[in-house]
Amino acid sequence: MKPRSRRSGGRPTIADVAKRAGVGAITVSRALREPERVSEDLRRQIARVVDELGYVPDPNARALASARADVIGVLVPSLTNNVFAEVVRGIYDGLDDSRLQIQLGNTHYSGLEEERLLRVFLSQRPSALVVSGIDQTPAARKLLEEAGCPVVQIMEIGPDPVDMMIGFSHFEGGRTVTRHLVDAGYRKIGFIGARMDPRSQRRLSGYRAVMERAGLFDPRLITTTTTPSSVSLGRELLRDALAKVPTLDAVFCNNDDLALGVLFECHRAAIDVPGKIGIAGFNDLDMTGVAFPSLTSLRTHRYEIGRRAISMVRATIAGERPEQPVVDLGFELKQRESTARTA
Amino acid sequence: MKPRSRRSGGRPTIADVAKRAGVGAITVSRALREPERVSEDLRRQIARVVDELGYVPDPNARALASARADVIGVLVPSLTNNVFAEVVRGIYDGLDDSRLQIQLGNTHYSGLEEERLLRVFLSQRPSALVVSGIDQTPAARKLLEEAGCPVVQIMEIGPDPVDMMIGFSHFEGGRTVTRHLVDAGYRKIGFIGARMDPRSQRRLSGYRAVMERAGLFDPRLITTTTTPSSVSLGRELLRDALAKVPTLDAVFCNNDDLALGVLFECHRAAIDVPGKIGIAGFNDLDMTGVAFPSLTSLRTHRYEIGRRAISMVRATIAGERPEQPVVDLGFELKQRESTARTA
DNA sequence: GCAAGTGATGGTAGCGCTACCATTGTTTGG
DNA sequence: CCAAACAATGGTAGCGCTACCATCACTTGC
Repeated sequence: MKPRSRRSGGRPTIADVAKRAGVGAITVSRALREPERVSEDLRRQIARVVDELGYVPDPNARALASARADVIGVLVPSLTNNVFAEVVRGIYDGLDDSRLQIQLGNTHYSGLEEERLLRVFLSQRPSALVVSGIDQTPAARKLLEEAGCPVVQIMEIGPDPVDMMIGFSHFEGGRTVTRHLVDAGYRKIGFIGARMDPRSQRRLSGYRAVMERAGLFDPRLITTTTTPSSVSLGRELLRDALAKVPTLDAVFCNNDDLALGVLFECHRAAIDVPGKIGIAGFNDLDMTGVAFPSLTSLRTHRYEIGRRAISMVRATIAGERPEQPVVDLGFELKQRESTARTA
Repeated sequence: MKPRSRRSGGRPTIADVAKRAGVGAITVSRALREPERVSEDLRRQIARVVDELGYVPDPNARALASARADVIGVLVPSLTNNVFAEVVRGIYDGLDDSRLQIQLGNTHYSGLEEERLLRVFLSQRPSALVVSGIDQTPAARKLLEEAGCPVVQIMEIGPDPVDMMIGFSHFEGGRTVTRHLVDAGYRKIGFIGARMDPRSQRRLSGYRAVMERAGLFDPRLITTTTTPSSVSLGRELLRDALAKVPTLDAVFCNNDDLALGVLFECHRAAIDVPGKIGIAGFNDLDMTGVAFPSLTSLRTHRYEIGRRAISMVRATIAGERPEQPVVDLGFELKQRESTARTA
């Protein structure tokens, strides 16, 4: 760790490059940002000097001068949740070699924390903002509307986008899984949910809509908690559910971690799956297909959501307003052994 | 999305606050950064005006003027790997309400990508750098040594820290798990590994050291691939391993995802666990304790690593050089049903 | 043949903040 | 009582870059 003088520690500046290349500083700046506006000759010349000197532009100076940082603020509710981890991976992959940077914030499923982080991010004048879900606080929504940059709401779609949106309907997802269970012949279909953030709530609504329509609804079939989701919690919730309704014959798990916990508990208690109890998960993580018996789940396109959110942002920044500001990526039901009743 | 003029879009600046509070700009700056150097009176006065105006300092201007951004660059090899997701969570939690920001980079297990990201990060003059592992390329190592800021290498410890280090010995981890399997009475103990990054390699070395010492080593017991790890891969690798050595009686899985895949494959092939085959994992994710049979694993303190890495950085920035520049957080063997042979 | 346009380049003036030094009043030690 | 130290505050001069406007050579169209 060696000290650094105020004067940039000897790092070359744009002026150094300009002098050495025998051009004005502004031409160097342009050659780097809008090469097509600089003649072939100078461009090559400048590129050579940049290489020789190892010049790297200072992003802070750039941001200060242009009142715009090459940063995309991204807010997700969790980093350990595998689903969001994949969204974030898609986001990073979507950058390619653009000079954009990601500023990641973890809201911990709190609207107020989202609001706070939004203010922090906005102080940097980001090039774009990506937020999760559609349930921002009114203040957060106002901040987004006045952000002065493209905004993408991800993971979910709804009627009233701030700007752009990409995701799918959790209500429809919940309906699809539940309908599958009903069609498979299950009747006492429980719902098991952890965290119960707004998206989980809408899956539950989908479940309820189908169950009521089929005349199968019973509030005692629903077992939820606001505790964060985990595999071990799945086990506990199944126990609770069975204690309430011993005749339970299927469970729709709010996510695959819970489903895995339920599956293990069934093994442990020697409950036959899918004969005695059917199990369906949500998201379709890698393990669902490998589990024994393999787990039915609803595949969601989370990596794609991240990736395309960044595409939309980049298109907007480049001035091409995307034709579709709201993109529904849908989902795909993966029927597997855990709901294949041999009845 | 409304346009923004060059002049800050009307956002209040430090000069606005200074004028309104009837003090010099520099005093406002100090009141915000080193409150103890400003008198009680003025401090309160300034705080009031800051509130009234909704003043938020511009981090870019601050970084430019002070040649130091309040940013910690963090480089991890993967974001979807649950282990690193927890490290990252620990890192974010370690920030508390310091004004530091995290700049996250994903190296995808590539030394060259790490080098590239390091250069990008350094162009911002970060307050600190956190990198994963101890196997930087020579060029990356040089960049770290000349970074002019605190550097923490995480997840692993080794003999030659760039600056600070926090983690544990993967070699010892590998030894501990293998010794446990030998002690439990297993003899044909296979090693199953995916990705095989340097840390996995050292776990394998630990395995090999114990096996050779016990006179049990056989290269055919080792089944690895450079493919990224996943649950489904665990299943495939177990099949491969059994094809090579049908008498295999235990497997040490490089991580818990693989162990879960192995467990499911055993279920599917009706192989008794732990009677016919013992299974041990690595990292001790939440599901290991819930699995049926529950999985033996080696608990690693990854959240703690992230959290304490940031503590060390903050202490260093505050001028208190931590007494211990290299911290070994160790690990903890969790013996469970999957290796409890009833011989 | 000339006004108007176009393309390439450069000079100037900041962006909003803090490092550095200067200034003022107040305390301290001998 | 006075030099020296200190504590609190402020002025000035940038940090490295780009927006804005100007300049200059060349077209181009009529």
